[in-house]
Amino acid sequence: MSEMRRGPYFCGIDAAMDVVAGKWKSLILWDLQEHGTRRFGELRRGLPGVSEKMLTQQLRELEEDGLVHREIYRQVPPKVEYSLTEEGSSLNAALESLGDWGTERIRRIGATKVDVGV
Amino acid sequence: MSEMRRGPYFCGIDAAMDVVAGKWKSLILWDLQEHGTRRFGELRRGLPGVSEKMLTQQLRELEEDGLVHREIYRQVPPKVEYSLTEEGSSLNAALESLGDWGTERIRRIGATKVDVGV
DNA sequence: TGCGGTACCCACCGAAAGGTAAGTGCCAGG
DNA sequence: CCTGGCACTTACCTTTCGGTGGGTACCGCA
Repeated sequence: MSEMRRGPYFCGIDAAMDVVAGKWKSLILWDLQEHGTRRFGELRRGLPGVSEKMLTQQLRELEEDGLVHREIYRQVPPKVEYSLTEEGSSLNAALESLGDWGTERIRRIGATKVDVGV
Repeated sequence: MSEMRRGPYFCGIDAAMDVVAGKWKSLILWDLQEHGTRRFGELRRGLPGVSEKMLTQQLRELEEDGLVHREIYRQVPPKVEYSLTEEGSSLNAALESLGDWGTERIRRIGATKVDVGV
């Protein structure tokens, strides 16, 4: 069930937003960029507050949209590794200036930041 | 009711997305960038499919967040003009690379585009 | 007199997004 | 034997988002 989202779109931003929208998606992309490859549990611990359901759901959608690669190791206990595809990594690059703008804004309005720890 | 959104945020992208999320916001920003200043009705006609309720709502939120300026002319019939603030215009600039990425993606996946006319 | 244009507001409703809590199968460690 | 960790799935519920259709006050035009 559920295919890759395909528009129709008004413009490029519209299409990009469609793919990034979702409470955790940009955060997942970010985490994957920083760590290269991550297991499910690592991602979960890296995104404080995310539920398992939400994390799998968002990961599935990112996978369907071709931004994230999912590698399953047939072992017991299960092991699954997530990483960015080329398209995902180029999206991340395109998000950089937006991230800078957001950081500036946080400073400007004095918003609080969630401490992610390490 | 309803104040400027203030986080807490995980990172800059998070903060930026918070402000741009909403079905019409990036489109409004785009339209305002292209035309400089627009009246309510002009915006409505420029965004095919938007309802009046949605348009006012999104404009109010953009205004609260300091991205859009609202100039009221006390006339009959009423006249209201919307334009980008400096912050709104810098956000638009930060969205450019994301827009390019989206345009590329539309091409790649062969998504259909909504014709906005002129 | 009545209609259309201006820029809205309001109540209501259905759909979609997101949260909570539980269950799954298997194994290692205490 | 019981618990915890792995990577999920499922059912259910609440909250938010967005759409529909009405009303407002005023004026100009026919």
